[in-house]
Amino acid sequence: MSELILFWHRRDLRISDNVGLALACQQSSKIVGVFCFDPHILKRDDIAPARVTYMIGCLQELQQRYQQVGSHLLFLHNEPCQGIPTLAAALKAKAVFWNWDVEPYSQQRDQQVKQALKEKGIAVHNSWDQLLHPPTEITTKSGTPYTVYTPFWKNWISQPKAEPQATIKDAEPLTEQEQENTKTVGVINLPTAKDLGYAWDNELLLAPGEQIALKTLEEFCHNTISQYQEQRNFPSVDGTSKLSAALKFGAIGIRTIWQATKAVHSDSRSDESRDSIETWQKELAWREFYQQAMYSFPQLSQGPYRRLFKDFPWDNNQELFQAWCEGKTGYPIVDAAMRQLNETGWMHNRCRMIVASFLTKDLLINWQWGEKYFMQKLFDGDLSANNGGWQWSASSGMDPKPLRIFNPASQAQKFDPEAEYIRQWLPELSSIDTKYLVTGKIHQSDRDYCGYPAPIVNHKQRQQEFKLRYQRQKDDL
DNA sequence: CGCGCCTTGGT
DNA sequence: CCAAGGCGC
Ligand SMILES: Cc1cc2nc3c(=O)[nH]c(=O)nc-3n(C[C@H](O)[C@H](O)[C@H](O)COP(=O)(O)OP(=O)(O)OC[C@H]3O[C@@H](n4cnc5c(N)ncnc54)[C@H](O)[C@@H]3O)c2cc1C
Repeated sequence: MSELILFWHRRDLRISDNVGLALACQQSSKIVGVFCFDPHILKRDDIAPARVTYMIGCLQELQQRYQQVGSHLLFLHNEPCQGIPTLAAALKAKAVFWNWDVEPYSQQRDQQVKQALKEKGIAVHNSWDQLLHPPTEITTKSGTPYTVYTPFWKNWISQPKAEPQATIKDAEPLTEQEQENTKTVGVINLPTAKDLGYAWDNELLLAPGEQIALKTLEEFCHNTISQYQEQRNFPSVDGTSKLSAALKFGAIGIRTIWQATKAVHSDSRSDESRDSIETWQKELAWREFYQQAMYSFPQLSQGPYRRLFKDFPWDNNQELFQAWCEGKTGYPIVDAAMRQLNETGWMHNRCRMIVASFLTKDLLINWQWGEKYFMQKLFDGDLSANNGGWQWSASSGMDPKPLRIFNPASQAQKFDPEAEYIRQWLPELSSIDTKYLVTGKIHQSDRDYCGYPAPIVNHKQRQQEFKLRYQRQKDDL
């Protein structure tokens, strides 16, 4: 009988291609998994029911996978720095293993858990798992973290990348005595999202779990990736991978994804498809770019990176914000996107940029309001990617660039020219002519008939107003 | 150091 | 044809 290792899952909800878990398996044949519902996270006011539902679904499958290999996945619902050491001690674990995360809260919490385990004389081993390159590995020539994407990408793509990790095969089960011991230290059954106060009844864009994530990857690489470069821009087209939530919760391993992209790249015949595959790889690099940024500059999570935006004179009008949230701005492309978000917990990337530009540059509302609303709705909501996307859209992010002001009508004209997306999410407008849906200039009688609001702001005026305030802030500095 | 360069656009 | 100021080398 070998000594027990407790493996703490957090955002790596799978048994395949898991760096920390594979390492634990090398050191012992007695591995037990644990997941802790952290009250600090669950009580926050930026939790999306769809996201909790996805996560619970992943945990359910993960528990089955543990059972299939003869082991167990246990659940706690208490303070990790108390719950994890207590459980480890009750199981007489020789060590607790887990994979690091980049978020400021996770790092602080992990240090506390580590300290508490140390005091109990239990060893800790940590790995980096969720990125192809750990957050401090890719640096500029002078050793500082990158703040500009393109040089980061050039460096990142030139580095060799790890192969997928071995999957846990079979593990020694807990003895009856050990199972008995877990009962007094807060082990619970897997709760439902509803139990946690986050009921979600709609379907998820991607069903939870490791198996479906792998199958989705396979189908994406087979059918879709070779046309990604053009198709990804059209929100009415199913042209992206939909793997974001799986990547957020680690239902799929990043090395597995990378291997799949390399395989399809070397099999592909045309320059066009190779370019498409590279474009998708660049998106994976964006994910890593924003995570390494969050790791190195945790202040990003607190607010604008650029000084100019620290006390920017936002209007922060509550009624306008409410209209934006509900998809009642009178700008069809914006409203369609917000309805998609509210109904499905997901929004197409093109539309995330459009609505983010609209909130900040047209409604003059602090981007952090939008950032929080997205976290309350997105099933793939992730601090690094969401904060990065919002700071980029608000022009408050790391490297100063031209103000990015999107014109909703031009965006609709380019990316939803037949108004298919608009009609899908605004069915009340389905009988309106395409050209009016695209320009947003719907006749008042038609609006009244459909119960659709007039535009709540004038894009041209508001965009000028934003530029004016931006200039004033600049002169003040 | 100075110089080339910078995800997704607008008019 | 203007984006905007500074990163990265
Ligand atoms: C304002 C705003 C907020 C965003 N919030 C989030 C968020 O909370 N969580 C999130 O995962 N993505 C976020 N994104 C990025 C992007 O919109 C989503 O990752 C993408 O739409 C998810 O769909 P997909 O998996 O089909 O993407 P694909 O196009 O198939 O991309 C593949 C993967 O690359 C990663 N990725 C793609 N684009 C980005 C990006 N710009 N930044 C970081 N990673 C990226 C994701 O993991 C994604 O699953 C945001 C973008 C914006 C503009």
